[in-house]
Amino acid sequence: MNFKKVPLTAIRRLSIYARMLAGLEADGKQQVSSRDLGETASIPSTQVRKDLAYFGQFGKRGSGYSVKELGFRLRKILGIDRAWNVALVGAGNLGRALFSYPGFSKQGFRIVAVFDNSPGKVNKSWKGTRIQSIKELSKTVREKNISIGIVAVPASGAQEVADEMCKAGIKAVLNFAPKRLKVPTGCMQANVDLAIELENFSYYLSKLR
Amino acid sequence: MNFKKVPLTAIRRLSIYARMLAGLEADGKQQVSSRDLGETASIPSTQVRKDLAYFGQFGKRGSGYSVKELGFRLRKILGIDRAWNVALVGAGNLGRALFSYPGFSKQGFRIVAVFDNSPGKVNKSWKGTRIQSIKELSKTVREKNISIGIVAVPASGAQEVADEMCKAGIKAVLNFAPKRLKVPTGCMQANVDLAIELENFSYYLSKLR
DNA sequence: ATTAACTTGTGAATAATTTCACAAAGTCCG
DNA sequence: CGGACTTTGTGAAATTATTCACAAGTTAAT
Ligand SMILES: NC(=O)c1ccc[n+]([C@@H]2O[C@H](COP(=O)([O-])OP(=O)(O)OC[C@H]3O[C@@H](n4cnc5c(N)ncnc54)[C@H](O)[C@@H]3O)[C@@H](O)[C@H]2O)c1
Ligand SMILES: NC(=O)c1ccc[n+]([C@@H]2O[C@H](COP(=O)([O-])OP(=O)(O)OC[C@H]3O[C@@H](n4cnc5c(N)ncnc54)[C@H](O)[C@@H]3O)[C@@H](O)[C@H]2O)c1
Repeated sequence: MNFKKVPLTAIRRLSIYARMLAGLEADGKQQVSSRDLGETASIPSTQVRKDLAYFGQFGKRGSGYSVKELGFRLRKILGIDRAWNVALVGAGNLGRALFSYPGFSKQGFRIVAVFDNSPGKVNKSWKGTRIQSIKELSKTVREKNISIGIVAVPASGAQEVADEMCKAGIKAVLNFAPKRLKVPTGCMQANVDLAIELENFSYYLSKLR
Repeated sequence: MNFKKVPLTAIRRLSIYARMLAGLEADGKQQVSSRDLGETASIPSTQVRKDLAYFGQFGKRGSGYSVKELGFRLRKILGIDRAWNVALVGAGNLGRALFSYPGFSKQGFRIVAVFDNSPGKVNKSWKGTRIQSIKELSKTVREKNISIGIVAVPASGAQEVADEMCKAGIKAVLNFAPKRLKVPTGCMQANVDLAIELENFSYYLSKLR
């Protein structure tokens, strides 16, 4: 096993492998090689093996990896062998789409509370989930053991919401607002920033002509 | 100027600087230092300067960068000094949120066509935009000079849609389906993969206890 | 005019990550 | 069994990206 620090990027690829394995398992496949695992995502087999080697020796020379065994191990490593409770703040267009998306809970990420600060939204219900006032965040985070927060409010309110989340004990913030947030150490942050993706496109598109 | 290849990551940071500059300009600020520019995004000033140096010398020693001038130059570099036409495929929950989001067109990315393959959706209208059959994609891409495509269909149909897009002449595909796509060389791809973000969280969360 | 304080731009050093190369082990088949 | 083929795991090398260190230009105050 490789005891060096695990590259940040390796963890993200582990998610890709895990998803791939779930598909293979559903198809009844028993064995898979590092080449097959990386193929559809264009990840070289040697990268796949390096990534896995950070966590152990899961394969068998000559035949590859057991789909079932490796899937199990990866889910364990990624911490998705259990459910995680998620708070959504911002009951707008995006929040609604995220809330009603069944993919999350299927993966074990359950949006167990929704918050907003607009009087027009608070106390309305979405499929039986009451939209709570942002003031109730702290209490609810503790009560429902919420560790992940999703920020789906306009940029102007995003930092404030993230601050509240971290103060309430949320340890990981997924931010959709087009704004970089500051979070205290001990709190993780990830940004889904469509402007960056699109501008990355336009940069390269501009160079084509 | 630095003629070495521009790191992929530098381009993404350029977007962050450009957004920051837009804010500063709106606030009436005239000058900004590399330190200020990176600060809110926790990017070291030396990284900011390196990133900018790939494209020229925009600053003035002692006083920093002109907000207006640098903003202009970055928008030019990023290709956002013009509008880009975007096709959205998948008129579901997510597609609807994306379509109705005013932030895109404000940034110059205009969703000028929406496609779906469900008879229940095709020929319905969203705010005056007719949802077209996916069969019309190729024609419309040519007619409306569309260079960017957004995939917002279930994973099962995502590859097929991406294939259509690339065949139709779309050069950049932004994929929201939880599935890695294969695109031909000459076509760019970016993935917004919430499962990866969340599983990245759960990996680190699991290690906390 | 001099000094102190800033700030940029950039080569060099460092760090992080990916790719290569290959030994060792397992499989398959006649 | 023996030989051809497959596949893993892993140091070493190569590549890519970040950070350091500092010369050189700029500003501002007295
Ligand atoms: N809709 C999209 O497709 C899309 C795409 C990319 C990014 N985003 C970003 O996601 C965020 C949400 O977008 P949206 O389209 O859902 O916006 P929206 O305006 O539809 O909804 C925002 C919601 O947040 C609530 N809110 C505002 N400030 C709040 C606060 N301080 N505390 C609690 N609630 C607050 C509002 O009441 C509203 O219900 C925005 O930052 C937007 O830029 C959205
Ligand atoms: N909704 C979310 O918040 C969310 C979050 C993360 C990821 N996603 C992903 O985004 C994608 C869309 O999600 P959604 O919630 O909007 O799903 P949805 O089921 O609401 O909508 C999907 C739409 O795509 C259409 N469609 C299906 N196959 C098609 C094809 N081959 N060609 C054209 N149109 C086709 C369907 O008719 C439907 O209108 C999915 O891949 C989903 O996993 C969604």
